[in-house]
Order: sequence, then C-alpha cells, then structure tokens
Amino acid sequence: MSETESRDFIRQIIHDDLESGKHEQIVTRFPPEPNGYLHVGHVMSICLNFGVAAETGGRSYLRFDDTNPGRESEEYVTAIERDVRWLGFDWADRLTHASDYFERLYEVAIALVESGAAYVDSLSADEIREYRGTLTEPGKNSPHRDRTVEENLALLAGMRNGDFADGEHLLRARIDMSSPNMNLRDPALYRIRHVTHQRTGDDWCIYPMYDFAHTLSDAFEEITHSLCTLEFEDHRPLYDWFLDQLKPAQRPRQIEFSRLNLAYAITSKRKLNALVEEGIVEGWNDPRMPTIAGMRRRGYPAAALREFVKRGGVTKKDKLIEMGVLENCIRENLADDAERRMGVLRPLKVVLTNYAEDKVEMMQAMNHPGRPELGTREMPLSRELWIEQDDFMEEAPRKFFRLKPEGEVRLRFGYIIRCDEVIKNEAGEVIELRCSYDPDTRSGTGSSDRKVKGTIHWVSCAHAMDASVRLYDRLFTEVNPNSADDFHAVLNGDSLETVGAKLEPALAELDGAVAVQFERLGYFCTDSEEHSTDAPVFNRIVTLRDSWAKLEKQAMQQQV
RNA sequence: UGGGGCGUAGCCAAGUGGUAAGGCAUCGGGUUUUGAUCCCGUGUACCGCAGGUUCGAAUCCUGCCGCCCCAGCCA
Repeated sequence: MSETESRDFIRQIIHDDLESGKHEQIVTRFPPEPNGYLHVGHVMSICLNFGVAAETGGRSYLRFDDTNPGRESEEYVTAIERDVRWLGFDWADRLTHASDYFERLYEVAIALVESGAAYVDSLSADEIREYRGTLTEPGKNSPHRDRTVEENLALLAGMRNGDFADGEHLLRARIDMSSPNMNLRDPALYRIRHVTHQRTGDDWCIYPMYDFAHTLSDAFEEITHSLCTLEFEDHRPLYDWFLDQLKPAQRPRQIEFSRLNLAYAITSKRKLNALVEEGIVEGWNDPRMPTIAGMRRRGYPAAALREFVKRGGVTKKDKLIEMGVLENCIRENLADDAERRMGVLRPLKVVLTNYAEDKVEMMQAMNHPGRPELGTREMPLSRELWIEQDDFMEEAPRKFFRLKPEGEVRLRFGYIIRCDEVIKNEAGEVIELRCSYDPDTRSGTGSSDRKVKGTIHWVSCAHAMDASVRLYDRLFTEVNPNSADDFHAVLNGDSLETVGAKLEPALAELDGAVAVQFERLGYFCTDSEEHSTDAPVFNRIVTLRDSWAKLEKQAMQQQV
C-alpha cells in the first residue's frame, strides 16, 4: 500500500501500532459460532481479519466459538471451514476452538473466585432478570453476592462436578449492579448445562459464556487486534475488565466496525435458518441465499465477493449496500474470463423458408470477442432455429431493433434474416416465424457489407441441447427485509423461475463450475447439486446489463 | 426517559482548521455482428440542524434533531 493511499480506520490503527513498535506482528482471529452457515456479512469480517494479517505479514486464527452446545454442530464447522478456504484464506495450523481452552478457562474462573471477582449465584433466571434492573433503573445485588470465597469455591466445584441441575447455580462476575452499562451488572460467566458437547463430549456440564470465553481465548492466542461488529461495542468495558483481571502479557485490543448489510437480503442467522427450516428455500446453499455456500453454488466468484466487501469499506456507519454493487463486481470479474456461448431461454421457432431442408452449415463463433486467443467453436446452422421470444415483437416501437414483421436482423455469427410471416395459434399467440435468409451475408465471408441494426442469438433446433435453466431474483421485495416485522410478508414470490432452454451443443462439454456467458443474456454455470449430462441444469449467476430493459421500463413509467 | 455508537450526493466513502478525493449508480457521447464489454464526458453534496470560536470550520465548542445497539443462564 502506498503512502498516499488512504487506509480505513482499523488499518490505520494497525499501521500505527506497527510503526510505533507496539507490535511486531499482527495477530487476528475470525471467531464464528458453528450454529449456522456464513453469509455476506461474514465475508466482510473474514476479509478484514485475514486480510489485515496477510497484508502486514501477521497471522490469523479460525476459531470456533463453541461455548453453547445444543445449538452448535459439526455440520456447521465443516461448512464454515470450506467457506473460508473457498473465499481464499488460509489459517495454516491455527484452527482452534474455544472448547480447546475449557480447562484453562475453568482455572481462570477459580482464580476470579479466589480474588473475590466472581461469585456463585443461586437466584432463578427470573429472579436474576428482576434483580438486573432496567435500562433506566439500576439493578440490585443478589443476596448471594457476598458468599465467602470458600463457599463459592465449593459451589463452583459442585457445579463442575455435576452436583446440580441446570439453572440451579450460576457463576457471575462481581462488578457493579448499578452500572449504566447492562453488561457490567454482574454478567454470567458459567452456566450449568447437562448437554453433550460436539467436541468435549460429556467432560463438562458447565459451559462458559461468550464474553468470558471470547476475551480469554483472544488473550490465550495472543491476538493483538480483536475486530468485531458494532453491537459488541458496549461489551468492550467487560472485555477490558477481564483483561484487567487476567493481566496477560499480550493484551488484545477490541475494535468495532459496522456490519455490511446487503439490500434485499437478510443477514440474520436466525432468519436464514427459518428460511431453510420452513422450506422456503432448498437449503443453506440455495443459490438465492446470501450465504457463502449459496453464492458459491450460484456461481459468484470468490474474487468478486472480495472485491465487493472492499468497495463497501470499513467504517462505523450503518450501511445498506445496493445489490447493483455486488452484481457489478461479479460482471466485472466474469467479463474478461468467461467464454461466450449461445442459449435460448424462452424459445420461439424460426423457419428459414429458403434454406434447404437437410442442409447444415457449421458457423465459426468466437469464444470471446475481446480475446481472440481463446479461439473459436463451430455452431451448426440449419433450416429450423430457436430464437428468444423477447427478440420478436409484432408491434414494435421505433427503437426496437430486433425482429419484427418484414424487418431484418442478423443472426450472431450467421446470416441476416428477414421476417416474412408470423404464425399464431388459436389463442393468438405467436408460435412460429417464417423467415428468409440472405446467403450473401454469411458472417465473416464479406460477400455483402450490408448492415442491420440488430443482432440476435439463436440455436439450431435439430442440434439443440435441452436444459433446465434457473433464473434467480432477489429473495425479498423490501430493501431492508432485516427490519421487517415479519420477513414472510416481504418474500419475493418470483425469486426463482425455471425455464426449459435450448442450448448450443458446445455447452454439453462445459466443464464443472466454469462460468460462461450466454450472449446477450448473462453469466451461467452448471448447478453443482443437480446438473448431469443427461439432465443439464444451469444457474443464472447474473444478467448482463440491459439498457434496452431500462428504456422499456422508463417508457412504461411514462405511460402510467 | 440510563448507557454506547453513528449522521459527507441515490448507495458506499476520503477528508482530522484553509475553502468537498474516489468508486458504484444516473445521464450524455464514441467504438461494437452481444442494446454486453471497452472508451470518453457528466454531480453545486445548505458536509443532520441551529448557534458559537476563528481571517478562515465538514473538521474545534455548545445545544438540538434523526437513526442503530444494550435489560439471554445466546453469540
């Protein structure tokens, strides 16, 4: 990074800490709870934490915050590891779990009790809530707050030993029940939970709370900068309180930044989970989901996601970023690399009346207009073709330069054709076009330099490959579904449309998850779950920009 | 109505006392056998509002307004 380039406030702090010699090496961590899949919001945190360390020659941990067994599972652990790696980051041998430290955490708890900084409370959950006070009224001390160290030690040992039922006792920090900061009103440190933990099994029946486990884990791992989101800002005094008690040689500093919210998307694990549980989407990796798994299956390149969060920036201001920014990153990423192919999503038959019945010509098609080194492929052309329904209009406006009655258009890499006749069914719907082609206009031969305004894509009927193509749209109709009272009310019923498409034969050889551009339509890839050679299934990653659609929309609005 | 944050163009975002970068979107135009890509060009943003300090303030001070977060034995 050059001197003149501006740094976000966190990178500035880190830069200063390195410059001043406060730290020789930066150590960060990304600490997800394995209770759900990672989403766009996490992408930002991952890029920040791993990015900042990588940029400064530091190191980062991938640490699972697994302190609440019962709602956490290995499935999520596996998914999270895969997602972080796919995004392009590496934690080397620094994959840890809060549960790795359960023994050390417990030792610290004992030390806290011994120093009088923690005590065992025996109030019920309801009573504790009452004693806590409210936002505007101070809380009051628990009657158990002044138990002796010996009593507390014995009780804590009993808790660990399994002598008590869930909820019977609770280890609390002794701080200040009248603090205006709720987090300091004697926060819970350990609760009793007779639950099997996914990693430690039945070794424990007491589990540490987030603030305690997280702060100490940071200290144990000698994290220098503990970067988290804004909602933890008022936990910082507690974070610092723990550090004051522990006095670690390497004292981590917590810095908060605002979350990244994506327009028309939800980024709440609870709600994302509800979408999955209620069957509103097909799973955590449904291509409409803003999860990393969903976006990967959709075909979003990891580099585009990284670029996206980079454009969002790192600040403390609440942000709601437009979908268009994400889509542009994807288009920009794919534009240079994706090879071009042709596919017709909503087929309309065209018969070339002056083209011989059994004739087939192989047309040379460029794989990428801007990169001739990517070569060409052959596309069979015959008497009957499929073109896009949208590329024909019976009563077309002046600026519509596709096909219309008695109008001409060029077939991409083919001939100029003219629409002579429109065939309709009883319902009055156009079902076929009879056209004639001009043999002198074959693409590339130059026997005629006639120009027509429009060029459309096509696929030969006899050679077309049938495929199921999924067209995705935003999952919600509200810009900020996060704030809706009930997200069900703002679900977009048309977020998925599946069409029976006709694809050019070369698409049969498409390899894996490689993205291709269907000319004039968008970028597509095969679906990692359901695609097969026998039954091809494609996902639309993102459409191409469409200035015609924009014009149409404007025209519609003017009429209204 | 306690505490903690945040308020610069439609969306992001630089700027930290010297008279408002940049990106995306928008809107023009050029190239183009993808209405794509690419290339040019395009914005008076009352810097939340109102006062004050100063020769000079988005930047300092005061008051106000708006939005977000906190009362889990969740993270």
